[in-house]
Amino acid sequence: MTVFFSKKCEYGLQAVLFFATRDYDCVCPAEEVSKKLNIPKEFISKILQSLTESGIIESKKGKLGGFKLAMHPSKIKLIDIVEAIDGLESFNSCVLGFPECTPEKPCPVHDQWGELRAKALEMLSAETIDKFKEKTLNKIGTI
Amino acid sequence: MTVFFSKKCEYGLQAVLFFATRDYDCVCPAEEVSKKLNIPKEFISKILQSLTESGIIESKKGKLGGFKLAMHPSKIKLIDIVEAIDGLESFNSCVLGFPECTPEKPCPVHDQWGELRAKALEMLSAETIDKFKEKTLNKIGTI
DNA sequence: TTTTAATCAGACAATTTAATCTGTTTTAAT
DNA sequence: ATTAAAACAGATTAAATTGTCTGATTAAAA
Repeated sequence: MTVFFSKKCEYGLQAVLFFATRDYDCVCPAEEVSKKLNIPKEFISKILQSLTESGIIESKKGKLGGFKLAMHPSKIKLIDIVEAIDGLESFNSCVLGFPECTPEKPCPVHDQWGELRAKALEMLSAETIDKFKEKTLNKIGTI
Repeated sequence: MTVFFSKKCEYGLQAVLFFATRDYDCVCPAEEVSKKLNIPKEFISKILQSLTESGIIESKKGKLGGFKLAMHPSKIKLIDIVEAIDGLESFNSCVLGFPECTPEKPCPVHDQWGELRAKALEMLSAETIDKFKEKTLNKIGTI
């Protein structure tokens, strides 16, 4: 099992963070993303295609083609990528799997989990991905 | 996708919380758990069997058989059930899916997520399941 | 002693998610 | 023009998770 996001979403987040470390105008083919991040090429291709549809990244076809961010990294937040791939449903579902977990019909840990969920959402929404550039470079350097 | 636990684990947590609301010595057949919590009978049976192996609940075979907690609810914490079913790996894995996410080779959100993870662990370890009795009864009453 | 209702065991099926394969289209370099 | 390298599209496979079925064993009630 993954921690909180699907594998698709994990890879999508990694890739977008990776793009944010690169020159904004330079396109990067899926093959390179695959190699740098150790993600199966065909799989990351699909994910990048779907992020292109979502408008988070742009693609250039043909030889010397590839992908780049569709906007400046200071305009993109982690939650945007999560929303595009996994959606926001898990931020609104019961952590114990009970149906209709609402303030009126709360599950036994409704309040405590609600706090955590809010903090998670806050973390993913707080900073734009340009803020992660240094940390991402350090991490990718060690893979 | 589930929020944080597998479906097995969600159901296991629900079931154990349910047992904690009942008379400690009274056994409850899987069929009843299934009906009360709207969980497929054969599926919850398997989960209860595995929790029996883990020593969290006990089973009584034959007619008038069923399941009960193996110890008093004041001895059981949510994290015990999580550990028995999903394991604790997700509390030690990178939320972005990067390999070897450690303080030495941290991912871009290592520190922020670490805090959340610690809080989640705290929540699951803080209180024993007898403390959830009232809230569980209220929730199950509305299913 | 027979019946009934339960756990238990193991195989099986369905669904979802992850990953791969095959081929087409696009575009720049040759 | 031809070739090469890329995105793109859709089908297929593989693996993991979720859920079901069949039958054996157990133990209390009838």
